[in-house]
Amino acid sequence: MLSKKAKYAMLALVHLAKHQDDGPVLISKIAEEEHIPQKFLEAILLDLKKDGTLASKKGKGGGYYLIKSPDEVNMADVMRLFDGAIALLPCVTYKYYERCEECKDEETCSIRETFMKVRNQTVEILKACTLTQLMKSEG
Amino acid sequence: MLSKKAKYAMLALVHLAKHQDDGPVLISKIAEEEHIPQKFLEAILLDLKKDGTLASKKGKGGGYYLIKSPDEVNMADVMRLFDGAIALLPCVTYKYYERCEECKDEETCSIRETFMKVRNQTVEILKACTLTQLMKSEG
DNA sequence: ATAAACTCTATCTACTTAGTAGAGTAAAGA
DNA sequence: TCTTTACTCTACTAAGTAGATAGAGTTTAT
Repeated sequence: MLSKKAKYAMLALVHLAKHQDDGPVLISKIAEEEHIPQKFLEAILLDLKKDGTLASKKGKGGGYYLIKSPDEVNMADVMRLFDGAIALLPCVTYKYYERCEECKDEETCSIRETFMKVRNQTVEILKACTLTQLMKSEG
Repeated sequence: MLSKKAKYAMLALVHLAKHQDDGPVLISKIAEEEHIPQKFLEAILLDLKKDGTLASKKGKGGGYYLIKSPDEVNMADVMRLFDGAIALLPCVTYKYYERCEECKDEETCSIRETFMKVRNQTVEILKACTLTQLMKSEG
């Protein structure tokens, strides 16, 4: 399952993408409209800032805004940022690779191939899901 | 990520499928050969028995054995049994459906469609991965 | 100066995962 | 029938994570 963090991040990003021309958006505004606990959202937006997806302005008239192009921001990256690996087995991940301790021989591991397929398909779908796409499909 | 339980279950099932003609297999034998903690494996096999996939015989000459045909047993069902829903969002699961509390309107939820696709693809791949397939690919 | 708004550190509760311990029950075979 | 083998059941525990909340600190516009 996707964590709440990742899900809230996605909703917040869509919100910010939609208001990209309105200047900085208040955390409180996003929290209210997207039904996200504000304090929790603060931490999430901070992570997205450190990641280079968002920027912020302090003080009056401040808030958060998108600094990447909406078609550069995809759900695979967001999920990796908050939930770590997308793959279902540590031995088929790209960025978070770990050998399975109980695995006799990785080359002949019976289930590995299937979970490799699952990962590839999932990443493909999530990569294609950019903020641009999300804005379109929401109308 | 797949839980250890689900992963161990899959490995144990492949083991049992391979030895289907040898009569009951000891828990201790499976535990040793597949590198699974024995006590942990006991609980797993019991779950698979309650589920109707395995049966067991007590006493001398006892052990566990497969009672379903190897091509009836697929990894989607195993994963659901041990880890619950396959989908990444509660609102796109079939068996474990739950509305997302923060969701304004499910029909226009921006990310829902993508995660529906991910689920469908994943289930398709995992359904196709039966014990028969696994035995073949392992050679 | 002061109010607005983001930033940082610390803390908390409930839940889940992975695993262990040990007593109980059933069946086979001498 | 006694003993050994082997599955079954209940309870427990340690460690980690998710999903927050509280409050003080810092920066900036006016």
